[in-house]
Amino acid sequence: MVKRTSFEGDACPIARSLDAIGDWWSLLIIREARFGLRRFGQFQNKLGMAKNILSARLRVLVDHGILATAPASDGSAYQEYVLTEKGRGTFPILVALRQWSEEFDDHPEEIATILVDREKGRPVKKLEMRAEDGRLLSPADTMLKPRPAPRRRSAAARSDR
Amino acid sequence: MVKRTSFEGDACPIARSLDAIGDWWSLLIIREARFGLRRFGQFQNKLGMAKNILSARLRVLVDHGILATAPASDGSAYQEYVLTEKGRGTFPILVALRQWSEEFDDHPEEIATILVDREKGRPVKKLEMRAEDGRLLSPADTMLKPRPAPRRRSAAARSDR
DNA sequence: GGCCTATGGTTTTATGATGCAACCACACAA
DNA sequence: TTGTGTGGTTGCATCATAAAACCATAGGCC
Repeated sequence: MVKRTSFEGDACPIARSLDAIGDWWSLLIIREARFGLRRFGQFQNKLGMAKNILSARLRVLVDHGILATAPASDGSAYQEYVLTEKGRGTFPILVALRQWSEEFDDHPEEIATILVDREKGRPVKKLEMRAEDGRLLSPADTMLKPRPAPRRRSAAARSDR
Repeated sequence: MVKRTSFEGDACPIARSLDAIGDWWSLLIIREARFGLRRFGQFQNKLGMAKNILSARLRVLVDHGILATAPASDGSAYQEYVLTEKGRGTFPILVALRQWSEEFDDHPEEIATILVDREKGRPVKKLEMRAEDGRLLSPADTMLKPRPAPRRRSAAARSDR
């Protein structure tokens, strides 16, 4: 099969997320949904993407439990697409992407918006990774550990990362 | 043209990062590079991807300044691919993806590894977003502000997010 | 040197995904 | 009833991806 090599069975959590939202449009749709867009036409308008692939993406996102369809709020018999808890949980991913762009983009002056603390109106700090006890961790302070086997079932399978 | 709609000119920082690393393989290549892989064959072996597209991806990543080619360390006249500072800067993105998977995946028991604090061996906390003054921020505590115009040049252009 | 194998790719070819335009279905208003 | 706007689906041309074959170079061995 020449298939798009799904990472669904992969043991690596990064591959698994990419399987759900690792394509060109999904994260942008989620971004707009975070801004309150709900209707097919709103997404299509804002993102300027082809309607058929928007349709396909929405369906996949609903299948993955990232969006849910609601029976329309304004009376009209159409659907609305709203973020689920899982969908809202992508927020740190979006922030990480944004901050990476802000820090390393070759033309940061072209970036139109900055993410600020609503109360003070000041830019937020870079995402921080901390240990359980609160110590700030750098990448080098971390490592990967094999998952403690979930009780029996000899975990010999794919030892992928 | 039917082209892959590049987001390069877009004003949204998320779209801009997706333009560089938003495809199926790039982040996985970066992940492996973080683990110390450097050679073409190592990537090909570990990721099991077709050699031609590995070749293409590596080239794009080098073009974007995420990887750099080094003239081989073991004598052989081949190249090695090492992460640049920009490449290492993707770490929070990888962590965010990993944590999203850990939290929302339908089959979290299939995830093989956990990210731990090297010193204590305990799982790291979820990524935290803080204000300049150190307050912990939830998504709702943040908002987007238009970028303060970088001195002259009437910023009327694409007011995309 | 001649032969084998490993490494690091490029080329070829088939198929899936994307983008655009056209079309259909439904609701609502004039 | 005709029009108009919304919410999609269908067809088709083009692009990207995947798999395998092919090529080039280097090193080991005789």
